[in-house]
Amino acid sequence: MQNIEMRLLAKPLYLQVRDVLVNRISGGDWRPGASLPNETLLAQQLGISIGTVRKALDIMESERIVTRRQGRGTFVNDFSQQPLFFSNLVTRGGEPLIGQKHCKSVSHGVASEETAFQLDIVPNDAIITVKRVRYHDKRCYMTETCSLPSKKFAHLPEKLGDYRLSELAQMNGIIVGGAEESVSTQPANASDAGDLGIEPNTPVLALERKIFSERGDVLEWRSGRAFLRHERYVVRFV
Amino acid sequence: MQNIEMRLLAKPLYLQVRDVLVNRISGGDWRPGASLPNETLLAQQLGISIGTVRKALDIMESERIVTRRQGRGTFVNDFSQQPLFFSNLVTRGGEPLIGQKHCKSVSHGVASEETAFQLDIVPNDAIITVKRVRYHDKRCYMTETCSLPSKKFAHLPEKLGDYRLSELAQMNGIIVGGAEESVSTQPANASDAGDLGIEPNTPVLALERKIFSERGDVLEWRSGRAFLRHERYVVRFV
DNA sequence: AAGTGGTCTAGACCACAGA
DNA sequence: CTGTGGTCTAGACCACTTT
Repeated sequence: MQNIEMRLLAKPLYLQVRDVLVNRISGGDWRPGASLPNETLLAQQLGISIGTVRKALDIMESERIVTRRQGRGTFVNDFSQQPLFFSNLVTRGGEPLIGQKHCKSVSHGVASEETAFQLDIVPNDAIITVKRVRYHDKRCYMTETCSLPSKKFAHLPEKLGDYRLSELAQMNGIIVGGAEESVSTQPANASDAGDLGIEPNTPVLALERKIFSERGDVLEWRSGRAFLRHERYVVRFV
Repeated sequence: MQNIEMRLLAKPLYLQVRDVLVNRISGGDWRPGASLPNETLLAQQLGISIGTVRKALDIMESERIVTRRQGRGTFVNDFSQQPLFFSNLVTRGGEPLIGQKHCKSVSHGVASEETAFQLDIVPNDAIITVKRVRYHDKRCYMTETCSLPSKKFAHLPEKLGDYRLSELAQMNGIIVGGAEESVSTQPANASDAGDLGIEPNTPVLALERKIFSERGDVLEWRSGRAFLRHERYVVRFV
């Protein structure tokens, strides 16, 4: 398949195949929801064995990039209309909490020292800042300030204030890979209190979250304050 | 390998192999830290192909039951001296927080309605209740009340108050499979306040955690209150 | 009936660790 | 040098879905 010299330096073939397929998906060769060529065909096109293709697809399935269905095919996952896999606020019943977003402001500016550090960019790089609140059962349960590195998002939706990161990433050929959230309890400031309908200094959950791309780049930094009643913050480890 | 009739009803062979190996580990055939027979030998002993054995071991590795090292072998993981994989309290530096446990009380009793519900047993089943506090940097940062179903833990360590669940499970041939934690903010009660060295009603993080075995049984239910300064509660999603 | 992914097998060869 | 897990190949057959 390749020179021996190449093989010694390179990643395993199945990882290379994974990268090739992921890049073709990012590049738009196969849109979200579309089906990939069947495994036999992929193997022929790449000039490798079907077992190696299957191993690459196994990885991509575990990364939530594709879904395989016996008898039907392999499909590119479409997250544009779903919450991302790590939504940790759940309703009393345990379903992911899908609140309604109300945008309070959208601004295009430059990164402060702190924001640049969080987004892993340099100060004064262009960023987009969105402030909004979230409602569920007619109650505002959360305020959030989101920062995005402008450089990664050339294409923006018309109503930027209501963006879903899953949708925004998809529009820009970016695959979401993971997230990290830090939880603490802090007193509500005057602005939070007004939004959440509580007294200032009432303790709320402070949620600081970074979302990463499949390559490890920071896509969004969010600082949120939540005042929960029936909703819960739940984490599962498997 | 088997009758066709058997095959139609059964799980895939590699899952059966996984179950066989897991049961042999639970049963003590291979102790934590020990090495399994090599893949070729396992395949011969089970009368199956090496590829199928490898797929079973792949799963067991992803379940954190074994570790494979090229050139050395496959080893049963030993968690007796480590924190479990889902320790979410981290120091300022980001390392898992390994606090010192100070036991306040150990009692053998029966489950209340609530505890039985949480542990998925019936009320009045025997349980063990351990109350303790945790220190880090000479400061008490957390109080916890842990409930364990007695039935699952026939073997108990001498100093039960200081138990690590990872160790306790291992002693009883149980493999830890996962956990679920619910986070909220609540005011400290008088007892918490005394332990944590804070004023009553100071908001603290309330951590309610269930730990499950690899089979899905509840092994421990813990209700904790944490007052964090430099430590943080962090969750990673991948 | 045709096409897809899923399971299982068999064997060659590579990379790493330790005696 | 020997033994281990890791990679890659090739092919048979099964189970599921759609035509």
